[in-house]
Parts: sequence; structure tokens; C-alpha cells
Amino acid sequence: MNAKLEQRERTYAAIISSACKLLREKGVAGARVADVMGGAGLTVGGFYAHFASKEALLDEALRRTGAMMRERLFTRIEEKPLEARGEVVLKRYLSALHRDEPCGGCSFPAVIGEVATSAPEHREVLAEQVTLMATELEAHLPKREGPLTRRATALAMVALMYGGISLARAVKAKAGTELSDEVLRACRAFGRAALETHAPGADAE
Amino acid sequence: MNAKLEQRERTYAAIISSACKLLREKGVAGARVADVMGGAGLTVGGFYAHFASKEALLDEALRRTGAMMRERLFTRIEEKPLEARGEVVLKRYLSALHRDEPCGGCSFPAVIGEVATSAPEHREVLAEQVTLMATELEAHLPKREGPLTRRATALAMVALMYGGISLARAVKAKAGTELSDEVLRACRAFGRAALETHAPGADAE
DNA sequence: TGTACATCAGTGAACGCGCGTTCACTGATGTAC
DNA sequence: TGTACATCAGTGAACGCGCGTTCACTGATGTAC
Repeated sequence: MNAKLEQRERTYAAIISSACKLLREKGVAGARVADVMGGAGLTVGGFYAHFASKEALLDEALRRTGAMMRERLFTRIEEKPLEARGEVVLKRYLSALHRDEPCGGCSFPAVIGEVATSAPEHREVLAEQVTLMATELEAHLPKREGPLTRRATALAMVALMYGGISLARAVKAKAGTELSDEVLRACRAFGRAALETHAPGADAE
Repeated sequence: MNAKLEQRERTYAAIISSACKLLREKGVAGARVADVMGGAGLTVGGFYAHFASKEALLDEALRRTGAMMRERLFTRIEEKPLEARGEVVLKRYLSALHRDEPCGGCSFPAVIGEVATSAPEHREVLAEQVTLMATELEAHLPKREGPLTRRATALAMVALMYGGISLARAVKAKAGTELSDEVLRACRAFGRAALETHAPGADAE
């Protein structure tokens, strides 16, 4: 049974890999089962020998892409001084490269909106991945006074990063990327500014 | 022809209004033509007497909801001192109320992800609405030194606000809203912190 | 004013297409003896 | 080692359902004379 089992594992890996790509590029609805299988060099029918449903596949893809993104964001970050790490993460995430190549990047931009509006079945896994990213990020931020704790900073950075990339992608026209580039630059500068303050004041209004 | 024309206008308004609600609650794919018509007390067939296509309807809905949101964010904002207005906008947008009642709020959270992944046909209108919001917000921010211009601040705030609300909605579980509340608080504090800095330094990495 | 006809907003059924899922089948790999 | 049978990953067609769009029809409103 060895060759057969190995083949099965290779096929499973190919399906997941194709799903990760498509999920990040086209979102939950856009990652069609037939296309996923096509991307793995297979036909639709075989899918259900590997996964119980599209939902199960995409949950797994969310976990994998989450782990890959953490890897990408935090690789060798210990080499930077603690105070600089937040900025480094911002720059790694809010890059033109990441904007232009969604299929190798973060799945949040493609997925969060759908989970909030039309794909609540992925809510738990998504919340788990968001928490994992925030928790790892938190460990790379210096301690601070005031309402902006390390945890709060990490959560807000996730919101800003994913929001910035989605926005940059959504407004990127065929005509040019001016507005889109501006959004990326603005989010990096804004995030950096927040990271550099100390003990902000109380709420207004 | 008067009564007939008036009726027609009332119906048109009802369809648009229903579409605005559904678009913000369920996104582009989730705002189904039959549901929109149902929400207006009508049946599907009549739709095409008022709009050329679903796409045309949603473009119009994007414009209307954009205008409504600007109204909501900037109403009576001149009464606040210029330095406080950014914070006021953050608080108005990043509220639990706004999170919990999407149908009366901003359409960006429901739409931006889809436009980036699977509904590029709404890209122009969305970019236009984002620009309108950023431009109006810009006028309510104090001038600053460094890379964080008023324009940049406004664009990043849009990203943070829409990102924060989507994230808060996506992670809001039936079990409880702790994580979701935390996200909202974090984004407000983070935004406030950025608004309070002056002349941030240069890029890292 | 009244009557016959025209207009057209809205109805509800049907069409066409896409997509998730199922299923009978195939053929290569593995097992029993 | 060879032969007959079992397993099961993958195929490709079909099913069922949802959704955007079309269309023949209805009935209320408006116009002509």
C-alpha cells in the first residue's frame, strides 16, 4: 500500500496548496471546488475522497495560510531591536508586493468581509487565526502605559494591516496605482506614528 | 400621468433603500435581486423597469450609502475643536452600535473585500466613495509635519476604521463579544495615538 | 361626461447558467494463495 | 513466480438548487374624441 498512500498524500497536499492560493486570491465564494481541483491537476469528482466538504477544505486552508503568514511576518524578527519590530511587521505586510500577489500572502483580506457578511461558517477558525497572529505580534512589541496595551496594539495593527491591504487592492485601477500606493504609504506612516507615542490621553466626545 | 409618475418614484426609492440595507448587511453577492425587491414589498420581475442590472443598482446603492455615511460621520463636527475631530470620527465609526447594525452603517466593510476579489465591476465607484470620505475627513484634521500628511492620515483612518469594524464583525461569536469589543477598543486607542503624535521618524528595515 | 383605446408598473413563471455534491465506472496498485 | 481477486483514487456525467434575467400577461391609470 506504500506507493498508493504516498500518492494520496501528495494529492491531498496539492489540493490544499491550490485551495490556499485560490482562497487568498478570490475569497471563499471565488475559490470554487472545480477550480481548486483543476489547480491541482485533477477533476472535480475526486475531491470528496479527500475532504468532507468545501467548508472543511477552506477551514484547513485558513489554518495553513495563517501559519504561513505568521512565518513570513516574524521570520528573523528577533534580529531587530524590540522597539523596531512593530514597524518591520507593518512594512512586511503593507508592501506593494503583498498587495500585488495575494496568492502568496495573507488570507484575511480575502476572507474577513465574507465571514462577516455571508460565510459565517468560517467564523471560529478565522477568529482563532486572528488571535494567533495578534498573540505572536504582541510578543514583539515593547510594553507601554495607557489604554494602548501590547495586546491592543497588536489587534489594531492586524485591523490596520488587513484593512490597508484590502483597501489598496480594491482601489487599484488598471489606469494606475497612485491612490493604492498612497493608501499603503499612509497606513505604514500612520501605524508607525501610533507605535511611537507613549501614554495617549482619554476618550473624546 | 402624475399619480403614476409619483408611484414610480416612490417604488424606485423603496428599491434603492432596500438595496442599501441589504448591501451593507450581506455584501454584493448577498444582496440578491429577489430579496431587494422583497424588502421593498415587490416581486422580482418588476426590477428591470427601474434598473438596467443588479450592477447598476449596487453602484447607485454604493453612492447613496457613501453619502449617508459621510453625513453621519461629519454631522455637527464643526462644533468640536479641530484637534479633536479625528478622534470623534474614530469613535463614531468604531462603535459597538455600528458593528451590530450594519444595515444602517457604512458599506465599505461589506464591499471592499468583494471588490478586491470577486466584484471588480464596482471598483471605480468604490474608489470614488473612498476618496470622497478621505477628502472630507482630511478637512477636519490639523496640519502636521512629516510623512503623515492630513491626506495620508485620512486614508489610513479609513483603512483602520473599515478594517476594525469588519474584523470586529467577523470575530463576533454567538458565545460573546469579548474579542470583538477588544478589537474596537484597540482600534480607537491606536488611532487616537497616531493622531496625537508629531513628526514621526523615517522608515525602518 | 362618457366611452374606447393606449400605456406601463408590477406579477409570476420560465430560462439559462454556475456551482456544490453525488455516483456509477475505470484502471492502477496491492493482497491471497 | 504467477494468477485471480480486492481496493480505492480519480474520472466525468448528472443532479439539484440558487440566482440574474426575460417575458407574456394583468390591471390600474391616463388620453383622445
